[in-house]
Amino acid sequence: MDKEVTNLLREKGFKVTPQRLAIYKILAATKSHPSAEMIFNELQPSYPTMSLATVYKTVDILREIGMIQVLNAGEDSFRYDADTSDHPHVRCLECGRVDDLNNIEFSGFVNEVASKTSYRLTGQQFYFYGICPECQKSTAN
Amino acid sequence: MDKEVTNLLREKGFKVTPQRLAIYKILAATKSHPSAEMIFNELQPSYPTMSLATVYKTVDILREIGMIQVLNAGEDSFRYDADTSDHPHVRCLECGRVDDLNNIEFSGFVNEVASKTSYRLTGQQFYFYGICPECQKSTAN
DNA sequence: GTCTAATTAATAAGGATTTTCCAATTGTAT
DNA sequence: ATACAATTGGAAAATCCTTATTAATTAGAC
Repeated sequence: MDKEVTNLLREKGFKVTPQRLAIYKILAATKSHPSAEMIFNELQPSYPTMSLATVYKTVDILREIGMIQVLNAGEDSFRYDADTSDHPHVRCLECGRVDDLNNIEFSGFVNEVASKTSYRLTGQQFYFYGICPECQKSTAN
Repeated sequence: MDKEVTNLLREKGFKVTPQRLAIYKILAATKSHPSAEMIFNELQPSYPTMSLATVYKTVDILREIGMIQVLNAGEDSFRYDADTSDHPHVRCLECGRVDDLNNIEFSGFVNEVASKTSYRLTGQQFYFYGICPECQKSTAN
């Protein structure tokens, strides 16, 4: 799986650095859709000299070469997802976590939109909002 | 239609001011989902002394009383829509305009998500991205 | 018409993310 | 191994949307 980023980076003329691989690894290993700062914090132990600027520059490159997608679920910051497949997300309005919604069928919806709009569509983002199971418990008291 | 805002404002204990009515009128009369600054600019001719702060405070109140909904289509700023019905939006990646997608059936999609997630859902936002007809023409050269 | 609290206008301040800068370092082609 | 261009790191700075502040004005109740 590292192979793929390595090759893609080289192909596109980017250098393969430990920082870039580390950032991609984080994203590939999590389902939490971290923001730049979350990635930065998670790298602190193993890369104490990692710079936030490097995180930002790297996710931009990763997006450019198609290895990650960028989310904006109505927060102030962006989130990054190594799962580049089209899938809806749900954000907890209480704690802010963002989860995947898997195995949802929405091609009918997308096709209907495509057939009814005169836009040339290139993508879409589906965000659901609500309260996650954990916060339902703690709010229940 | 002004009647409705007027009454609602009074009911909720807000004063009815020309500024508030003017801002709502703009939103009710357009399908362009303007941001606070766009509203501000559009009001310049008729309300040269209108303050951006007033626009922000007013849209917040209008949202609170349920007369408008707030959109965030992955831009830096928020957009406001007097059409409070649930409907998808599409944003042009070229010129930035945001359009409605009307008469789209998505209740099946929503129901499927609701039945498969353990979140307690309270809402959703569907954003499509692409190139609008106008920009398709100008990019075609 | 008076009164009072809410609202406005204008500007300053805030807030937080993201970008820029540049010297030092590092990947990679030769 | 060498050389060069790309990249990193650290901090500062830009961005820019949004909120706070405050004196003056105004809506609405009586």
